[in-house]
Amino acid sequence: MVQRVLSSRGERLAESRRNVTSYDVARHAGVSQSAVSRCFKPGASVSEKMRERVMKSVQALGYQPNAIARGLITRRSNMVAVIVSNLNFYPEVLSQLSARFMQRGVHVLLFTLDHESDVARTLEQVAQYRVDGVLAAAHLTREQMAPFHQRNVPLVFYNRSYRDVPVSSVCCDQVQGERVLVNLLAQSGRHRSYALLSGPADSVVSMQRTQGAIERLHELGIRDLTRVRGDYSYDSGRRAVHAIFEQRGAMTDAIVSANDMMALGCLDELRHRFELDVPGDVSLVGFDGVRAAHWSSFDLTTIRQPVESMAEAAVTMLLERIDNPGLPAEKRLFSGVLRRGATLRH
Amino acid sequence: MVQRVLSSRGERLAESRRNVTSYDVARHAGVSQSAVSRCFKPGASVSEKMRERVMKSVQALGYQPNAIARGLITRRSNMVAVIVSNLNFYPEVLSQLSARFMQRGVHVLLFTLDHESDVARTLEQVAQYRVDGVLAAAHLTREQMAPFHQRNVPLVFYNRSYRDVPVSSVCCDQVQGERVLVNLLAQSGRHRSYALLSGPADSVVSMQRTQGAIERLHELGIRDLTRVRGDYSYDSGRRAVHAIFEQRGAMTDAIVSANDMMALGCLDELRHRFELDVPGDVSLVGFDGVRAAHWSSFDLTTIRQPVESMAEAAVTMLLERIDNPGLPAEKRLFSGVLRRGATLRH
DNA sequence: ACAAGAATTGCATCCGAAGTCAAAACTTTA
DNA sequence: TAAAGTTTTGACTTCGGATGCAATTCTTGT
Repeated sequence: MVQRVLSSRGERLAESRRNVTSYDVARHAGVSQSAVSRCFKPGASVSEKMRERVMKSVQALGYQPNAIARGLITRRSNMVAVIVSNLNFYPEVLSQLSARFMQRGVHVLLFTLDHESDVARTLEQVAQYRVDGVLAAAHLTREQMAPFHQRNVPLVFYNRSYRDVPVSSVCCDQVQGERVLVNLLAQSGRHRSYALLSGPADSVVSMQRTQGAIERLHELGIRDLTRVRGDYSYDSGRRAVHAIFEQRGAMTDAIVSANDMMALGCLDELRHRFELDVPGDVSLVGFDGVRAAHWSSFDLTTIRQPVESMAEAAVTMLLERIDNPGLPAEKRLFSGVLRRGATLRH
Repeated sequence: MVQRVLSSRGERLAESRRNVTSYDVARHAGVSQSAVSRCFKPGASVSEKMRERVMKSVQALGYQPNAIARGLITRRSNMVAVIVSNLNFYPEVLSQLSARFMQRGVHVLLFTLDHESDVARTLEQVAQYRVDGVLAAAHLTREQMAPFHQRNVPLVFYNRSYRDVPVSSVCCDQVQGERVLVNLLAQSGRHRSYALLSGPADSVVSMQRTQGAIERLHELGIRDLTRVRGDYSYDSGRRAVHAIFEQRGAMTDAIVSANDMMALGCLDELRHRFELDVPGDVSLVGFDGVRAAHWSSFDLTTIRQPVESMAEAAVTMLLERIDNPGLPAEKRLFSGVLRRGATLRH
């Protein structure tokens, strides 16, 4: 008896808790479920009278179509996976991507990778959610991309390009950017000893930037370089200065950093620890164009990546390929924009 | 005839393109679909032999369970919505939240809001995706939260607390933090004229911080304050210095900023534009404990929000409430951690 | 070796919306 | 006004996996 009451209460609760479905709306409006469904499909064949009637019931019941159910039948989740390697460096990119996807009615399933995360497991998850496309601002191996190609899930890389793999990407021209910076340093003709500060060993971007710089320096006949490695962080920039000076004494008077964060670390360490003048004693260039590079304490000379254009391009490319799976892979390369700061002697 | 051929080709194509389903695996392994399904449910009743047999077929066919379909039947999407107002201020929070959710097998559907975005439409989308819970680091009105309560979707706020609404939140104690900072300023006994730099008018956090500071200053008998308003950005911090000095000449020798970014803007403007010494001429405190505050160019005195603990708490609270919808709303308040920098005279 | 009990397995149904197709309702034309 | 054409509508099936329950197989004890 008691049990009966409880279970009936339970049922009622469950009933009231259940989300409103298109059937509920249909019953309320005295029409078929198909009719309700059609009212939510733009361009469907529905009379004005029907639409009004259904919408009245929709309002009355607070109906929200279930995107999950829709996704199942249409095989379109309207979600894309955005995979970023590390949020801390470069929040603007994610912010840009997210805003642009949202604006076009596409939802972002966010996946972050760090060194401890299990990439394979993460990609498995991406696959299981049947996202319509993947935007990766992280490094993936060929094997890791393969499943997406097999399943015809469009994949666009942000700032990672794979020379020999036909996969779409949007990149900033790292090599050209570095060449511009090196030219600028060399033009002044005043630097005796260059140091190159690279990023993590596994970063392709860092490799490209460093290679670009070395290449141009070699062309200019400068072969004697100090080379140190950081991890893209401010602190590693500070430490790098010590490493550089240990290798060369205080000879070094030009530092080319693979990104802005490390450059800022260098700058602070040079000024506050070594009490050197930048640009008086040492010239310094970075890469990225992060906000802080513009701050008056730093005023760093750097190459700004055109984040807005790049994000727009990446989003567009991905959505185009979702709508039209036949499109071939495409690599788009944007030039960075030189920002002349005050960290360069001339 | 031609048509026949085409359509059969089309079918074959569609067939090959179709994702592998549990039925395909079942057929391949010569078992029932339920058996396949059970092999993916931890703790289900499956014999070792069956599991092996199924998993062999799973491997052979490259089967990935469809999370969308699963979500439909279980009414659990295993996704939470994370709503952030603006990524640019405070990327660490999102990074922390994302990592912690992922670690627990929960997926993040990201929604970003800015001033131009249509909050109502965004929340509608959140509802349509039937997320299991919502983590909001953005301001929502009571009306905007209501649908989630009605549908029993757990909602946890990050750094927004609603005094009179029984909704869960994880916050940093803004008021207490500001009081600590003001105490510190006052202790030195050397400041004649205080300025308060608040954040955007619609930011509750800014309001709390500013109120906290004013309250304590009043208690200490300091009632004569310059008050200006910024928008949390570095640039608005720079502009604020001009506004302050316009109101008071250069009398002001203590600035309490509602966040670190603006404080850094102030600092740079004071030093480089006004050529004042901080802390010699002016003392300055911020709030947040952003990375840049630690940089040696700034070394800002501030209150660090314990982001790790707060993120952990928020994630835990949300997931607990998803598993156990009966749990009451709870507000957790973390104390900020004073970071003594070198922007305070004593 | 056999009955009773426990562990596995398969059948059938369900989740909630969308699409197909034929029936119904409405228009137009002769 | 009937026939032909057009637009709307609804019944039914589908997407892909989970689950209650009955049927089956495997254990165990005697």
